[in-house]
Amino acid sequence: MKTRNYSQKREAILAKVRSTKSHPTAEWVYQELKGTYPDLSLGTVYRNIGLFKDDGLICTVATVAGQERIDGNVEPHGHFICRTCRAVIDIDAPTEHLEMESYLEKSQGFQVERVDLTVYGTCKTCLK
Amino acid sequence: MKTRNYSQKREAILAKVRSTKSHPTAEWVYQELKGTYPDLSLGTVYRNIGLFKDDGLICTVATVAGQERIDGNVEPHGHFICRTCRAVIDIDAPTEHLEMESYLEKSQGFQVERVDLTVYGTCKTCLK
DNA sequence: CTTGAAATCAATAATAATTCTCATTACTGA
DNA sequence: TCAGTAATGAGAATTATTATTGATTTCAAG
Repeated sequence: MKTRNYSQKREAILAKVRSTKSHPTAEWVYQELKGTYPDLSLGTVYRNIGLFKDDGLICTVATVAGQERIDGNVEPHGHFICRTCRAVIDIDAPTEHLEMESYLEKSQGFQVERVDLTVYGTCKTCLK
Repeated sequence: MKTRNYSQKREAILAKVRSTKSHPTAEWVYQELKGTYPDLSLGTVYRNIGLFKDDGLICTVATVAGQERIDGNVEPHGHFICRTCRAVIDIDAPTEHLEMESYLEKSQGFQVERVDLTVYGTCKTCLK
C-alpha cells in the first residue's frame, strides 16, 4: 500500500462517514463538514472516499437517484431502499445467502469478495 | 396502463434487450441497432427503456462503472458482477432470502417490491 | 380515404454526479 | 530547516442520463 501523509480533513471525512447509519452521499459529507472546514473542497471528499474504498475502510452500497451511497460499516449486512424517500436502511440479512460464497467459488470458479442483499420497496413512513 | 402507439423501433429495442443475458447498457443497445436503424437516436433508446421499466417489462440490476445495466428477465434471480471485466452474470439465488419479504413486511412495516441479491468478485476468466 | 389529436421521433441542449488538472500548501523524515 | 513527496482547492472536463423542441408518424373515428 502506498505511503500516505496525515491529513486532518481526511480523518474528519472518515469520522463523519462512520458517525451515521444514513448511508450518505459525498455531497452530504461535504455539506456536513463545510462548517468546520470552510475551505473544504468537494473534490477532496470524493478523492478520500475513493481512498477509503481502496483500503476497505468503507464501501458503497448502492446508487440511488443517480448518487452513490456510502457505508462506514463494512460488515456484511443487507439494505432496504425506499423508492419514495430514498432512505437506505440497514436490515439484518438472513445468514443463508452467505452460503452463496462457497457455492459460487466451488461450482463456478468465481472468487467472491462481497455478497449484497438489497431490498427495494416503500418504508413505513412513506406508506402512510 | 396508458395507451401507447405502435413503434417499430420500440419493438426492436425490447427485442434486443430480451435477446441477451449480458445485462447491457443503453449505449450497447443503441450500437447494436444502429446498423438496422441508422436514424435511431440514443435518446429514443433511453426513453423507451424508461417506458419498459414503468411497464415492468424490464428492470435495471445495477450501476457498473457509472452505467446502468438492464435485464430483460424480470423474474427474481441473483447476479454476479466481476470487478475486473464488468460482466454481469446470472446466478441461481437461494430461495431462502425471499423470506426476507414477509419478514420485513411483518416486523418492520415495509412494503417490499423487489429483493436483489448481488455478488461482487472476480470471474473465472479474469482470475487466470 | 381523410383528418386531427396524440404519440413518437431525431437532434440537440441541459443537467448533474464524478473525475481530472495543476498550482499551491501541508506533512514528514533527515 | 529543508527537500521531497503527498494532499488540497478551485474549477474545468468528462460523461451518463434527462428534458426540450419541432417535425413526423400512427391511429381510429367519421
